[in-house]
Amino acid sequence: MAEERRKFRREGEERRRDALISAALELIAEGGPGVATVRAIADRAGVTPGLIRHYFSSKEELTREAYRALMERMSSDNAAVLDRAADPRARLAAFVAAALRPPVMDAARMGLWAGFIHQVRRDAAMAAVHAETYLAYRDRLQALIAALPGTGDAARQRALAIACNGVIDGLWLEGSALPEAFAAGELERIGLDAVGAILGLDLPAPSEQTEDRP
Amino acid sequence: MAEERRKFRREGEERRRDALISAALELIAEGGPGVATVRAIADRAGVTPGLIRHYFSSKEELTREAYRALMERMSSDNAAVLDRAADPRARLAAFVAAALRPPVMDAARMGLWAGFIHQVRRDAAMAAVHAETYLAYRDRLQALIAALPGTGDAARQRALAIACNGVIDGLWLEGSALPEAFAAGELERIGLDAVGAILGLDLPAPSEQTEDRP
DNA sequence: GGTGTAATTATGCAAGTGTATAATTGAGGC
DNA sequence: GCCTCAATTATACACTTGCATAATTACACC
Repeated sequence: MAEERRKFRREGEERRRDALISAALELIAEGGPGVATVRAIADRAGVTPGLIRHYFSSKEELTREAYRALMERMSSDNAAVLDRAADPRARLAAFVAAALRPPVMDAARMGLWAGFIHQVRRDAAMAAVHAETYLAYRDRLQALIAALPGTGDAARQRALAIACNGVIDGLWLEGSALPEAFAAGELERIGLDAVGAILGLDLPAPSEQTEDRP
Repeated sequence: MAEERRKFRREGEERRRDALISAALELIAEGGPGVATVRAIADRAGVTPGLIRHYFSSKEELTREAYRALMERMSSDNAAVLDRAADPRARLAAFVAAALRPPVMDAARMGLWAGFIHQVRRDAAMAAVHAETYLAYRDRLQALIAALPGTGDAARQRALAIACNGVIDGLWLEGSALPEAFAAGELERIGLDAVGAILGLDLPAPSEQTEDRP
């Protein structure tokens, strides 16, 4: 008997696009851009490779959209963290802590970031998204700092925001790249202390509640 | 007339291996692992692709050796920075500043780092080199901190070293990824101030002398 | 100056890449 | 139930990749 043609279900455009984007992000996170081939992506999304070119004009465009989706998701997750506290110090502490625990501090998230870097450097559209996202993150941090007493003028607040952002990013990097080198919660504590030292105040450890999506 | 066979010069094994390794590192830095094909590497090194398999058992092994060479070079460059000052505070300041100016803080260096990450995650040998290099760097930083007055016991010094390492790595990352977002020397000043705040002391700005190799 | 031999190049190949195009088939409207 | 048409699959193609192997050639040694 001849191998029969594969069965399939028709889906809405948005669902299929989302599935393909998610599949691409998963693969890049796990193995880098090299393993995110059209065949692997289609396989992970449960379709055949031809469908990619039905919903995206090229694989490159799929990647570009995946990056954009990733940045948007990270931004909104990050903004949501701030809603969980009212006191300025507690809000800042939640902001710092969220970056230093899963799912943000995570090997896969870092793999995603690293996997995109070179493409971001060649593609002007992706570079713009990158700069925009980064600066928005830092602006949010700067606003948190400005809400604290005794943080000086705007120029000083900018410098403080850059420094705190550095602490957050650096510890995120270390914890994501070498998780076994740190005890559970260690980097979170260190990050809160360091940011506190830079700003000249004590930051309370936020609750254990972790960032998650519905 | 038929195209004649390419002329060549015989070279010592070490020179050829070095040339191939350098070529691989350049290409990975510029465009990521995807552009570092055997043909591109051989071209950059001024030889033909077959030679790679004459000096390395596979392209993967060339990449592995390239990573090892990179890590060794970074370690020795880093250690050399410390010889330029005697006073503990000046030594620490030099350590921090060196990481936050070229050629360490540089888009190509970051591209190199990002380009290797996924391969480091799959390859146990590369992962070991990575962990070893990172911990050596941090131990060096911790030793610098321990030489300062009032930095507590070993556990506290460890936490301080992790925090300072975070500042350095994070600012390095931001400056390398988005150089146009910062003024010249800005991150260096911010880094020195932040490390100083974490350690509770003032760090003098080191001389403008930059790290370079002969 | 020949001669051996190891370094280097040239050629070929199977597997994998993204993409174009044609062939099918699921599902809603009548 | 049938028809229509877009969603989906299947197939094919040109190109690139890493690697194996055979053919050359530079250069040390006598």
